[in-house]
Amino acid sequence: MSDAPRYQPQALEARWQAQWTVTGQHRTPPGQDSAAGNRYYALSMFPYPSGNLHMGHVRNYVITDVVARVQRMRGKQVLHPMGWDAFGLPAENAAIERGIDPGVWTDQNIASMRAQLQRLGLSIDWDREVATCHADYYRWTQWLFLQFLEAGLAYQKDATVNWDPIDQTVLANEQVDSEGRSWRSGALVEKRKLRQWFLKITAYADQLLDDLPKLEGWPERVRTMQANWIGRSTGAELTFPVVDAEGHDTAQGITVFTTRPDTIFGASYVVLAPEHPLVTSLSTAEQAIHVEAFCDLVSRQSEQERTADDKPKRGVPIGAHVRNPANGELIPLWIADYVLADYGTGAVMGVPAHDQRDFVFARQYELPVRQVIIPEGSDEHAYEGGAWTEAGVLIHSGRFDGLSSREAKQAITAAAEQEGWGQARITYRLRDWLISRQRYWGCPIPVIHCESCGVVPVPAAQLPVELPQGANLVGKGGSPLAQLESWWRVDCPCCGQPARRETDTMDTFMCSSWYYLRYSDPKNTALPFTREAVDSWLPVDQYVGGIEHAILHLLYSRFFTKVLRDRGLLGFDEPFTRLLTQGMVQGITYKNPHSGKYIAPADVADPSDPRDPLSGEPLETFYEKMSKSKHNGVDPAVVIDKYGADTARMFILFKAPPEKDLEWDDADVEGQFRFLQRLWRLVDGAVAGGLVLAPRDATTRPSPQNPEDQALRRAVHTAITAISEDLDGDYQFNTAVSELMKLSNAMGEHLPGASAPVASEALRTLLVLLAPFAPHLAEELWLRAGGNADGHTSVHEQVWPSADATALVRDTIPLVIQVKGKVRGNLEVPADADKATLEQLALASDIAAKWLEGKAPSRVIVVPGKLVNLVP
RNA sequence: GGGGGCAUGGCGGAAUUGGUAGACGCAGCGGACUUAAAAUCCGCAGACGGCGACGUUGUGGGGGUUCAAGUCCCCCUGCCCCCA
Repeated sequence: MSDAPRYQPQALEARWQAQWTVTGQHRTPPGQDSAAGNRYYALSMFPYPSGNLHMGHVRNYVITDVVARVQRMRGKQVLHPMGWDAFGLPAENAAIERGIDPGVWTDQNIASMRAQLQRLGLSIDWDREVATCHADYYRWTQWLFLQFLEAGLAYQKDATVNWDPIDQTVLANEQVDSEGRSWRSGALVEKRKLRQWFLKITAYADQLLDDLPKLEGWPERVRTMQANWIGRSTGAELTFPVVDAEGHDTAQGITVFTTRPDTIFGASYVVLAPEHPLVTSLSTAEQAIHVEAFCDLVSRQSEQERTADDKPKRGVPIGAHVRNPANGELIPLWIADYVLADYGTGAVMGVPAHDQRDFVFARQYELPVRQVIIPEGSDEHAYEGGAWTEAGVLIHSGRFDGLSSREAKQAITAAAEQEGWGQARITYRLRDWLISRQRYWGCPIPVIHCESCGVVPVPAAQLPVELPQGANLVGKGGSPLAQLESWWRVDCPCCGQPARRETDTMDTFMCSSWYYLRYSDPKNTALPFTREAVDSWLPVDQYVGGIEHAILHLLYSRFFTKVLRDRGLLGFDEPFTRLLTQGMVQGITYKNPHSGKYIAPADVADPSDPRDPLSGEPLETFYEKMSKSKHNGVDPAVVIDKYGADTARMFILFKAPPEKDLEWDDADVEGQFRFLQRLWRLVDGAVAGGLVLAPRDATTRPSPQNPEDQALRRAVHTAITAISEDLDGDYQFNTAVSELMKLSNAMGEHLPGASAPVASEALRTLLVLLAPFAPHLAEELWLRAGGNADGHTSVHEQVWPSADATALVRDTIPLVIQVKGKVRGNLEVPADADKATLEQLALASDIAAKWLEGKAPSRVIVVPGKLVNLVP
């Protein structure tokens, strides 16, 4: 029984966390005296302060922490901050349900989550913490909004929104279920036109799309998702004149957007969105009642219901007709649910033969289907079942017959331009960003509405427009701010007349679209940040977060960056150079397939034969994202209490590559803890045996006679090479940890027989390589091994080692002998043997003799350093 | 329907980018230590055949290119994600 001190992470970790706070080693180096080129900005997506840290957070921040720590050891000046995405509905709901002030509730949650985070040993500079709900932050969100306003990029317009008639509030699209009911009140949501604030992100659509290929450090799929979201389509706007009852052109026309002007000769009807402004005036008296009923019906449908491929398309003719400008034909005008008012022009031409939705629609209402495109190289005029939506060759298209689709698009658009019935046009799927929210717990929009001056920005000196205390939060009756007359009644800053504050608050995505800029200069009271600070730290070198933000947050942030660049506030085009989207953390999940109920793992007696504790029925076992409702969550605090933060960190990094989903497994956590214990014993034993760390810049010369020295040095420098590679480019923390295990295994084997300088180099290297992953244990062992002897008191202030190539050199290597491509054995050969020698050695080997049966091979392939392949 | 991705032992995952498949770990089995257990240490371990040396087979399925394919190409199946 040894009386050596045991590895007890709990006390040890708390001690080092306190010590690091005292020494301030995670503080960002001051800006003035540093070269921008030597800086590194490692950033995690900041959390919503729900009050509970979950494993997804842990994974996110540990990944970023390793990146930050490695960069520091590589000599970079590192910014690694943290903050809180602190506005949002949960705080308001807590206020409604429990009468707690949202600000108090949020601050309590922040305090408790910060404490939980600090137990992970993250090298975060807490001096730069920001919270978007604090006035010293949202003051600058407001200031930036005014920049958008001044640039003409913020505007108000009437928009059709989801209105909950019971709660009297606007709902986001995702808060309305597929039946069109509010997630809160269950009421049928109405479409209402309300005056809302928008940011003109469509003005930057081209830049946001065209700059995507520059983001080489981003996952391809995120870039693809953004490109699809922006959805640029190139086509034409074509105008179909409206005709009167006698068939003569009137002054009015219907302008449609199409990506397929080559199919215009096949247009057999034109469809308007039910919300199209001309619907009412163009409807004939006979049809008016049907039109009105249909519009009413559609107003209750969600966009998804209206446009989904598998939903029936519905519509009614409005009685009027238009003339096809290409062939002069009179065709009917319809309205239909599958045409949306705010995409393109809110009107499309119906070409059933060449558009699947038009085809379905035409079949249903017996509208003519005329084929005008045939597949190239085919004279087949018939088609079966569906629309032919590919490019082809034109027929039934007058003077355009015989042209390819590509040629015809240009020719027809050109003809339209010349004859005045159309023009080339690009449209986007991306819409302008609706930022108004009729909610209390958000950043107030800093404008004042004055009857004589119109929309007046709140003067910068008067910012922030603070959220008032004492708002009546009941979740009903529209914006809480609108009910506080004492708050919104103000004098116009321009004319001094009585005026009204804007009572909407901003979408919280506004607050999170610029927080990464604020970290560069978080205490500035004169500006959101200085140009010097932001340009020296940004763009963010490595951004880490969940894939769920692949579109909105990242697109909005890119938009903000480009706008602020154009305002001269910063000097770069893209905010995030490299992006890592980490996978989910999944918990083991038990479900009773009959009752559909989820069973907590604690209630499953025998995991090898999981059964329902009540009924005894066998359970389904699988891994799913941790969530309360599935009882499959693992509380980080519990894991840290039991094993310590280092074990949790190592496990999370080792268990799966960072982008992949991670299956939480208690047995694997246990295994990781055992590894750290082994390290402890290894170092403890070595130190007890008199080993001390090599001095910082010692050069190690192994005694060539000692094979243990050579083996150990090879292991050490192999580990340096492998781990360094794993931390470059694509992050492969899982294999980096496995290399640490290999090094530890090799040290267990070779340390006893190695000479003191080599053993001591190995020990130093092990601890330095371990430091970013298990910072507390590495620091503790460093101290115990005498690492502070030369005045460098922390392992985290050590320089990342570089491999000594000479340590990797071998005298002989195992040469693989293949016969006809199959491995038949190994041959130990001199490492520097040339091709001819290798061939000779291979042919002379027993293996060759056995498999070639004395015959000479017809061909010999030699790959020096690797193998010889003998082909009979 | 369109776009993208994935498929490797009982499990999580490796594989220098075409060169010994299964590193590292978990679970498992055997042994040492122990009165016993835990912990620890040592060893075995894709599958099939063989006492064994060894042989055959093997990276979802089928074909192809190559001296050589988990890796490249074509087809199929299944799962996941995004957009409809």
